[in-house]
Amino acid sequence: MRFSKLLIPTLKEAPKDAVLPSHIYLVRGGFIFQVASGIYDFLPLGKRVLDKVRAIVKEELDAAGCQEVQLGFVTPAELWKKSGRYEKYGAELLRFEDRKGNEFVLGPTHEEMMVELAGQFVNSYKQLPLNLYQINLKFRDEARPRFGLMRGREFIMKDGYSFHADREDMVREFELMETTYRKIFTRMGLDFRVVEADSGAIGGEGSKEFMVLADSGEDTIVVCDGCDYAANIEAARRSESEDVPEAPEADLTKFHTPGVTSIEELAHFFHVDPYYLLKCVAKKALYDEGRSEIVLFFLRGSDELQETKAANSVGANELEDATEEELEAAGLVPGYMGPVSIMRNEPEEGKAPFSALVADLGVPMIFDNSLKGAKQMICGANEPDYHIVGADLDILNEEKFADLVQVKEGDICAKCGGRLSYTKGIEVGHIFQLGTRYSEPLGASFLDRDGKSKPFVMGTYGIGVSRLLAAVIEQHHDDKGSIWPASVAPFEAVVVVGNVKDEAQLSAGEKIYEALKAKGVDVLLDDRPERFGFKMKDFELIGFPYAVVVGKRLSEGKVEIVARAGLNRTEADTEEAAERVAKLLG
RNA sequence: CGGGGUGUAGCGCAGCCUGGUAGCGCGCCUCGUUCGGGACGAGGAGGUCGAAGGUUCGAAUCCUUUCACCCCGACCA
Repeated sequence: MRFSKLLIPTLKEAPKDAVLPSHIYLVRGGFIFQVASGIYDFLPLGKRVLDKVRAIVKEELDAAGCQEVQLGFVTPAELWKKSGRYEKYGAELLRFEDRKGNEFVLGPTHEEMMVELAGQFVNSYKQLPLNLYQINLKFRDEARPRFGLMRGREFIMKDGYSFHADREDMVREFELMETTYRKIFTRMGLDFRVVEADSGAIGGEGSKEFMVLADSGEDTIVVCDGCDYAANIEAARRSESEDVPEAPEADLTKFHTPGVTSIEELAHFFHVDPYYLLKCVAKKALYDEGRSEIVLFFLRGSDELQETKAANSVGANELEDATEEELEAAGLVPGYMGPVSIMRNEPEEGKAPFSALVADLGVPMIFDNSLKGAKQMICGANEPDYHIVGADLDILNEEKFADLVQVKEGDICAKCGGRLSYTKGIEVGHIFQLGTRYSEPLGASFLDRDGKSKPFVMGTYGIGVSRLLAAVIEQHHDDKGSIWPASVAPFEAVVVVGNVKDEAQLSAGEKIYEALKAKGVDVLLDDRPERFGFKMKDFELIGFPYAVVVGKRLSEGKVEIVARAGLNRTEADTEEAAERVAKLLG
């Protein structure tokens, strides 16, 4: 291709609303153009990169035995009503009617459609397993699209769904997909981590995310410095620390603590490490059909609540902060809520004056695992200005315990004992063990060996294809522009003719260009009547892996080969330039 | 959805406070000079000032409403 004929509208100035390098360089480099919030046109260069990313995804998936299909982007609302997600999916689901008044949605994901498809044509265990995927548009009416291709409303996703006769086979496929995804992202030159993830409302037992490490990532991930453990903060686990602070010593009793409501104030008031304070986080849990209830989550004062874990522990769709009014309406005392009430004992020799009971607050109480058998805790007394000290929580045996804590930096790795720390990641892939979550309600089943009808056991696997363009640049750029890995570069090399009016330069450039093409290199000829510096700036901005510069030393039979990464330049004889570049590209 | 900000030429911006013929830089078109790091000169094209309503002799400018876009947060199978 010739640069002079291609629509590559590079810009000198950054668009004012772009903040991330990937967004800035995709726009400045003439890859994409914003049409509306979260909706972008792909210009020729952007389309080329997109196609290369798609090709890699397709190649690896096909090699793993998956089959590509393409489902309708516009999907009947009826299917969504059948799965129960029509209402549940919320405002992100774009709904509309056709001229006859039939209801449709723009597909934000395609579980329903794909299950329907499999249910239609797969009747026997002999047809299993089956892994179908598509690389297709998705539309989610995001509350806040941002960062260019990073979080669009319209975007391209590869979504795959596998169907199995039993759980074992599904887990086998899940692992196959993990290795396949690793290959895909490695080929794109990405530095990524596979992290344990929250399975969330989609359900299932296993879920892993593929995170491209980048400061601009929207997800916080927890990594271990001692082993390969990595998890999304929403799912990260830790080991209980062994060096616990010294425990206070107090007999069980009620204590006057006027106006002391925060953990910080309490720690100061009692001169006690927050580890021995019982933190109560009150939330309003929201369920299907608008149902909601107040739930109290208890954890150590030294810990923070992880909301996703908390929501999962009660099966809620989401949690909201409970207001003081709502707490009072539920008969609770904000600032002084505790799971324990105390009772005065009959005076008796050798017996403590009080004993503890589980308080009956009339709302669900969930306890973090670290509170199992906790001793000498200080907690709210469920009346204004009083706390209970010296509470031993072994009376809570019958209560519900769950993992509620948000792992902190410096916590101990549950796998190897190393130290955990935070890093940021961009989610480019997510694989789930789905089970029968969709096949059951949608009535998608097959006849098993024993002649009985069973719902498919499913897995689902996603890759954010258009988001990958942004992720690659986030990891591969400098202050001049993008630096594309050859595997996804819009062109693998550009031949820059220093001065097209110099016929010798132009014809030498064309010769090298033809030679590169003959060697199978995806090459662009920059034959624009621009000055040298202008063209070099564009090369750096767009970020082709290599440039062959035909210029002033042509008379001595020399051209330059410039590597975009590092901008190192080497001289080459005109005749051997193509060969050298082809070799560099492998 | 809460908080903040911005809408003036393809892009980046000034003008608005204090109402009076819509400007600058880049880009674009023509000609000439230049030609290894985003050249220079001359000439030119291009704008319902986001939209609607109001105040006024007169509105980019003041008032009201509305829409769009961006940032922080909430949210994000």
